[in-house]
Amino acid sequence: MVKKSFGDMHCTLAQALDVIGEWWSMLIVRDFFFGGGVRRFEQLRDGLGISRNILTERLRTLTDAGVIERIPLREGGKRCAYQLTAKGEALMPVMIAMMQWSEEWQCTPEQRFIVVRDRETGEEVAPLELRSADGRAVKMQDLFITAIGPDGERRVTEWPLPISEPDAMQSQGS
Amino acid sequence: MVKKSFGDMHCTLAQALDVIGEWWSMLIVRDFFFGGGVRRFEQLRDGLGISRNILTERLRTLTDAGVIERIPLREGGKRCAYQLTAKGEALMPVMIAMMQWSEEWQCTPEQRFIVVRDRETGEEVAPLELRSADGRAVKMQDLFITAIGPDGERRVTEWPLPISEPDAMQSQGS
DNA sequence: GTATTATAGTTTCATTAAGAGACTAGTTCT
DNA sequence: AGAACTAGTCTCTTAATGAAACTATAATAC
Repeated sequence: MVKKSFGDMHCTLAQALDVIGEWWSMLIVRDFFFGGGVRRFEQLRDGLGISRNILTERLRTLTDAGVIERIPLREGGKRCAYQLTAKGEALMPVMIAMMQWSEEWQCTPEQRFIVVRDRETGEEVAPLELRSADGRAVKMQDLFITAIGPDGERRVTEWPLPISEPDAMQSQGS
Repeated sequence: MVKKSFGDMHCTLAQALDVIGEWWSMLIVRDFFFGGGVRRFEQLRDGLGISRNILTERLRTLTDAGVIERIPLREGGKRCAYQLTAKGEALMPVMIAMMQWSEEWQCTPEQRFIVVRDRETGEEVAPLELRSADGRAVKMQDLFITAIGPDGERRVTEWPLPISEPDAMQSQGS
């Protein structure tokens, strides 16, 4: 078994998971948002209850991927802070999508720990919505998925696929 | 060490990760979307290259969490298909947020594998945008985060936190 | 009806990752 | 200088992962 990775999969989701899909990674990112984009080693450790060796490893992975960067507090010094890069800040929608899904489908309101608010109004941000290129809100039923293979792009499926005909399922490659 | 879990953390993100944060889980969900919401055991295994025992375990976790459900193909039969529930379909924005982040920040266009399109126009869905409650698009800089503790809600941080004063960082609890 | 194949797993075993806690080199404070 | 803190590393134990073999049932072929 080599290093656990989806890196060689031909899929942008797999590539994303290779960076943020490991155990602890998204919680570390959350703690950065929580701290205004800047955290230090012990701060992360205390806040998350993660063990030092795992934290070390995750910080290295995130740094290598360019999600955070190491910032020495004194030049030449060993002590440092870690700071979200633009790439790391761009994970905000991912985090919010997860939290909103969780809030809607499996958590009670009391389990909420952080809330993201608009500075201008103080209101919480709106639920993320899928939109078409021309700005209409779209639902699952308004979408279809295409797959890109060596032979170009081809439509794969529409929903909902009726489950009534088991034979029809045999023919679907993956 | 008990079963690896964030379940007892007081945080909706941790609760979400407890269900979809394990290795393979989101890729399994992707494969369901790819298959129109319906997949069978061997189909998932072949498509992902996951080993059977891990697939069995992930399907159980996802079923227990209500993300997918088991549908017998014949009544009383052992063979079944798995189908996304409404809770599972609601993961679409999470998946799209991850893919869009990956496409923008770390993948080449050639690494794309699936594309989600609007049925009406055939155009790809728009990038997810954070919006305020009254519908304005907002950026990171327009937001602040509050934390909910036993003592109610309190503002935590605004960005960007200047890194110039190391002493200022000592006072931030987490 | 019987043989064959496919399906949806389970079991076993080897390898890798995670977690707890002790330890450490360099920094900062007193 | 001495004490305390920071950001790790090291060691050891336990848990998760993966490959491959095995199994019970269901569907299909003969």
